[in-house]
Amino acid sequence: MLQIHNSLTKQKDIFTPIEEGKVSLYVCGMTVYDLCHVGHARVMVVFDVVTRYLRASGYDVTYIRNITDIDDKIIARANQNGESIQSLTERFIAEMHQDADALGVLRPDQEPKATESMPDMIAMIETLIAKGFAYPSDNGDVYYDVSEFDGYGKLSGRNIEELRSGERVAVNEAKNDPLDFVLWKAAKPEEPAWESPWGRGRPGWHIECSAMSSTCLGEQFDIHGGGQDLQFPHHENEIAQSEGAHGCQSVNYWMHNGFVRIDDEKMSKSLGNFFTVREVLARYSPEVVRYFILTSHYRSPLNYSDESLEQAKAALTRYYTTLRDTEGQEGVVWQQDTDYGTRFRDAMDDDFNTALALSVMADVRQALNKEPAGSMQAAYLAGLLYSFGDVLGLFQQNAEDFLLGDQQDDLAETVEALIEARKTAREEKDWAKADQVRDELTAMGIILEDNAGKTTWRKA
RNA sequence: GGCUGCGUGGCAGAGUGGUCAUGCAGCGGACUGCAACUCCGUUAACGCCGGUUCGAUUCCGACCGCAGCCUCCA
Repeated sequence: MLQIHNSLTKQKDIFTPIEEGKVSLYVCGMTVYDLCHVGHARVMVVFDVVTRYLRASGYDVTYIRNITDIDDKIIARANQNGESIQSLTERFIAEMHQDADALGVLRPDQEPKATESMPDMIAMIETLIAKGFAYPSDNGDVYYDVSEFDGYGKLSGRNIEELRSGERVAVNEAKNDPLDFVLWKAAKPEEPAWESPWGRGRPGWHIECSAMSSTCLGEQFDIHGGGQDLQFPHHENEIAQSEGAHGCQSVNYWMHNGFVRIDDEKMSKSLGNFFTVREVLARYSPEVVRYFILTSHYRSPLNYSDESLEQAKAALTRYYTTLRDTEGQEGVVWQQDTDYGTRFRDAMDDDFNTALALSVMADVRQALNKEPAGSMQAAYLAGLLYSFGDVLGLFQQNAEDFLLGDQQDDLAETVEALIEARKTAREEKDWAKADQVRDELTAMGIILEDNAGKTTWRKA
């Protein structure tokens, strides 16, 4: 039975979908003004695995991940670059897709954009004003009146008084209360703007997600995900908006993933201590990055370091080394395996404990290595590994391709020729020559493996 | 300052009131011409101080340390 740690209740809750057999999932996506970094990769991979696992568990999942394509940073960046907002956002949406695809992240069912959801947002703001949760101000902005919403603070575990005492923002004269947040911003002359009942302007960030999630999934849906940093104020505000407008609980399960850190400090754009997905993929193959992300529980912090990536690479290499030698049996489904399959399910059912699930996979690998090559059981276990891999997004590539890496032109030919030369030397028992050839290959970053009279190679 | 959460072996990282995590690395052995791969064996941990308990790394409390949020942020 699946249990999910719910940020709203601050405990693991048994997952019961609104509609039997179906799951509606909404995740806050990227603001597209720059390349994705490893922190973004974590969100994408984590919720990709959540989606894959829910589907593997028999649920019909509708997965929505929005795109914020209008916002202060986007406007600033476009101006800075001297390019149009649309050109900037289209460019970075394409880059984001490239990164996501590279990481094996399946596309969400829908990726609604803020700029294409204006009527929904405006309608929602009108409803909020009509119900007394929001007020237009003299300067053309519209604000949410936090004091009108009783549950404000229930997600982030704060109350309004605490928030006031911790207030660090300069008071904005247009607001009735410093805690009130903007739903609609009046446009400055040079800024892009949309027509609204309150004049030309653009939406605040928080209203986007409330409008897009309810448009795509309805007034109530099952799971809402995002990074921990969005819990307050973004998700708190989303609750205030959605529940204020609809008068019912909007989300049943809130999931927040932990941060990626560098040297025990949060990786973020504002701190400038980030690696882009592009940079990391230049050094490590995508599944190594996925494996690294899945080695820790999604709610724990994940410290990024070369050593961790190297460890992930070493671990994944062992799997692929095993899989290279064994053809997986077709049609093996882990759900039908009463030993490893059950343990895997138990791990994943426990709030998506991927670290524990990986240890089950390690046991399968070891069992497989003990089986005689070519045996039925070996083929079965290999098939089982592939089946687990489909849930975690691992073993999606050919073992040979993973182990040999990206081929440079005629590298393979050169290597094969040297292996042949070494083979000859070995047959002549000219060990010095054989070792010299191997050293040469080692210097090229090639590791040899002599197995069953056959020599295979891989990249270091 | 307020609110969350965390502190596990050399590293990464699960988990549990009393008996096994797992991976990387290390050590010993098998295999190998030697290696690599693989297998077998093996070392080693639960921040500190109290309390509850027959027994606590696991529960409770204090303390120390760290991180996140309170402002844009995945």
